[in-house]
Amino acid sequence: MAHIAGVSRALVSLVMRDSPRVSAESRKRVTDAASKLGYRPNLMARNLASRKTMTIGVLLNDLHNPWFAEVTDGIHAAAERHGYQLILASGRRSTRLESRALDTFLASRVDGIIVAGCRLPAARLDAVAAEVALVSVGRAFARSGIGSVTTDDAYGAQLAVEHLHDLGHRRIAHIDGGKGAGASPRRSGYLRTIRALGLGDDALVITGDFTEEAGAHGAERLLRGAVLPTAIFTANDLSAVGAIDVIERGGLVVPDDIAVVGFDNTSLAALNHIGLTTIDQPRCEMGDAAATMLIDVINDRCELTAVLMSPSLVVRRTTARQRNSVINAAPTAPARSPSEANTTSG
Amino acid sequence: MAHIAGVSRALVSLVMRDSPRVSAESRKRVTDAASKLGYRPNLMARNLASRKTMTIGVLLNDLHNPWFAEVTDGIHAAAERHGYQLILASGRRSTRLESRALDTFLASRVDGIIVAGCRLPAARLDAVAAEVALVSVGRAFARSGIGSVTTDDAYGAQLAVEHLHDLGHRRIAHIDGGKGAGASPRRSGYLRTIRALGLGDDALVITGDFTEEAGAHGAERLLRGAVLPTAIFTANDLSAVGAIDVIERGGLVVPDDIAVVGFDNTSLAALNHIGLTTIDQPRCEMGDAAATMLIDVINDRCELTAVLMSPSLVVRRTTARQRNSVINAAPTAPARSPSEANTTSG
DNA sequence: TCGATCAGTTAGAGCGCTCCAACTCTAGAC
DNA sequence: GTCTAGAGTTGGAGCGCTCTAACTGATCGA
Repeated sequence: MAHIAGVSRALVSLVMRDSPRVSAESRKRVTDAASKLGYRPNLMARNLASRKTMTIGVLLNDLHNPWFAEVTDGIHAAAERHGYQLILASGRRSTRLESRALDTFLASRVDGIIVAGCRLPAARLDAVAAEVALVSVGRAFARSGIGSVTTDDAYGAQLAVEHLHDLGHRRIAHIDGGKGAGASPRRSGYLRTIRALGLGDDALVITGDFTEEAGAHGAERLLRGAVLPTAIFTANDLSAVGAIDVIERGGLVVPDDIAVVGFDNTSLAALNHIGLTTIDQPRCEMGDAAATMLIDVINDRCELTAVLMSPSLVVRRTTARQRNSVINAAPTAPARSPSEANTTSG
Repeated sequence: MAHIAGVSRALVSLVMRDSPRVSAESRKRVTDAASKLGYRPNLMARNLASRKTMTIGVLLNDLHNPWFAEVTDGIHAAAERHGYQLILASGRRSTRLESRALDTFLASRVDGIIVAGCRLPAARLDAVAAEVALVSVGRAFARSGIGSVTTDDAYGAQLAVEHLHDLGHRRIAHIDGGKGAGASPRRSGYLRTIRALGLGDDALVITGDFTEEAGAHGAERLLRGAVLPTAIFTANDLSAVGAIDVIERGGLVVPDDIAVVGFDNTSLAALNHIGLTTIDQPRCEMGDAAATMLIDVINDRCELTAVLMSPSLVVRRTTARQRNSVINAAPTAPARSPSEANTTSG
């Protein structure tokens, strides 16, 4: 290549990196030769020699949850602004795979790592963070050298519970996110608020795990209970959708018999057909903030911090004022009446 | 590292690659030293020296469409079986970004590439395929050295139209996928079937692009038309959901006023709340088949081929017998029983 | 006793790039 | 005419690994 262009290898390198200290003539000779030969610099060699990769590894916990796609959009945007590349990996909801993906990132010597919704134990992430800058989205870390961008999950839970309380609901159950990222503060936010409202006796937490299936199972358990809740607050939108499915299959009507509030405000919740009342997280902004922080840290422009974003309540059609009547088997109630589609709010 | 373990660098390399020709004693010395030092082989150096990366690049067109997550599951499974790693990239529905992602893959010297739902012109992909093994999922390529795994889109469209026709529908419109992968055969399958059924005069194709928004816009256009269709066949599930939203907001009822059939059978369609009648593609199997073929080709075990999978009709609740249908006297048309909404969720 | 064999190990030459110091010119200052 | 500065270019030493061929001792049969 250098030979074809009639210049030194160092000059080719300079041209390929858009160095300003190359004459227009040399640049043209090199680019001409490059396009003629289909020459493309070998990234591995470049990264090996330069000791940096300009790539950041992004570990997504579950590609099936739209939340991750939306966070990734924000990460993408920030990375692009700063000339960084992304390599994505999916943990497929398995800590084993998450751990392996991190090993791959480390072995690839990425400049930084963003983990989204990661379930790995803090100790494992600490170990990774000791080697390379690490920012977590959706899960906070107390001490430690891990940056984080989260929403105030506990406050979000509070908004959800208070909304239901305002609508007259008293028996409000929670299908939680188990060991999932952010599940714990949402659970404690729920419990704290329930107690603050004097409903402590009716507090009910069902274990879930942020999936549609878990939401469905949780709802099944609730429906089998002696006393039905009049409202369910689920750990995320996916669970809410699963719960609603089960509730409606059971012949009950959402929100008339049971109101449901989700969490995340993913595109799923916004589907008119679902019209899920939920707690909004600024997903795209969170991704952007995480990537921006990470890149700033990589370039020594700032320190890792814990960024907390504000959640907000988005009211749609799965919540309504609690009817004072006792709920009962009204078997043939249609799951969706056309008129209901018009009562959209939010 | 080699020094600490008291062996040569070559031996360390052997141990790190699990070579069988290392004595147990040497192996232990090396692994001990490695864990003490936190040594981790540098992938770039390894790949540079060995001239292969054991990674395959996966280009996803749109992380927001569950179809891609499901295909990726299959790819993941096959890659894992064969010891390959994945690097994912999202094209974010932009050919510019898709193209850039491919450049990154090439520069990274991945051993092979899988493109899913890729919209890039065939010429561009041919150029990439000239450098590295390339398999396309969801879009077929006539000639060319590009492997492909697709479903028979035209036949899938036929199934959809015939299903609607069987239910008595005659004015069946199609909101297509524009330039999206697989959009063209679905469109022609629709047209061919419509004509074969003698409904050519009522054929109506609205341009879309595989998104919820496009489905919504398409439905808006249809609703503004002089004559309403009694059924809509959309290019994919996402579009179907968008269309249904608009139809219901317009005060009409699905399926009573307008029936809707989607395409893909993503998890979205299986949501009870949506209960979308759609054409099933074996998404996970497609991903698996694509990755398996690619890996076999990389290792010279086979040639690139075009694999065609069979679509099938999944009837749920967005289709029903056309009300004003004079043609039939068939008694039962159970459109909305919960038991009918079966099939995979997930 | 002497090679032949073989398991285990090693030196050293790359892989394709970047980076640094050093070099060559040219132009301007004096 | 000499000196200097600066722009532009270059050789060569790495980066951290793999790979090949060659080496070192045992082991073994004749």
